[in-house]
Amino acid sequence: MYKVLHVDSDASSREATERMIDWARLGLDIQAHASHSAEACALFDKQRFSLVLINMKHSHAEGLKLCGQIRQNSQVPIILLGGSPDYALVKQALLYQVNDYLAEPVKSSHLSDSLRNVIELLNRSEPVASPQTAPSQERSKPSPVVEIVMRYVQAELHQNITLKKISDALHFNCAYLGRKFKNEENMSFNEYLLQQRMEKAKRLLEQTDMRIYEIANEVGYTEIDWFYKKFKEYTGISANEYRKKQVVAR
DNA sequence: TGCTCCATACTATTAAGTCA
DNA sequence: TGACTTAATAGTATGGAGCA
Repeated sequence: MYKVLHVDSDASSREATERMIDWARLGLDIQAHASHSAEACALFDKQRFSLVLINMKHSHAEGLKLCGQIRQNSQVPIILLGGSPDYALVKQALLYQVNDYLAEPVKSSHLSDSLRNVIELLNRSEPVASPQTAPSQERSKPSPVVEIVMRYVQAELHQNITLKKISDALHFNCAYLGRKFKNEENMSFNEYLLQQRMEKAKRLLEQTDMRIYEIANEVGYTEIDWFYKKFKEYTGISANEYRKKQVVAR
């Protein structure tokens, strides 16, 4: 069980968030609550947490301030909830290396996806019995700007994301940012975006009963036709066939 | 090394259609 | 009605060349 610290100044919204998810089923345990950053910091000093969940709905500044305080001496995963889609806020959150930024309204599907990503990360960072990673296979850490791009993609997957929008917001040349991304990640920005979208679509097909057009929407496709085409290109089978195969396999 | 410009290749979007 | 295909077009990303 991974221990979670949940920070939210409003008790009713805290309860609502906690009702959204079957935490135990995900392997998470909400160990402590805090209603403001000072209380959260005090708890953080006393106890070790695997994940910090911060609802910044009532004060964006307070939420970001707490991220900064945590980052001074810890790399614990942080998920921010209830922010606005304002790019300046997202950018600041990403600079604090938050693991996810879920803008209002927070849907349970978004939160559970986000939690699954963090759990995957935590599982990977757990000590393994026989570490086999050869030094030549180790990937160097991406530069801050590439990391911002990747985190933005993960956080805003359901939106219409383009490299142009991101590069404009970061005041980088689009061509330069695209090349820098490819140099560091060994895949183009579009390949990365497609990979993230398709993996999420596969998860939703496997784990939910959502209609295909709803899933297409959820992973950022406004046109279902285009989603069909890309999904088949990526997996080799149509979305429907993929779901049927998963049901048979279960 | 970090960045921009520009031509072109590629991708996303849209519309129109078929099939079950 | 939902799932899926195809083709045309507009917009975007990429890569070569070059500048500071």
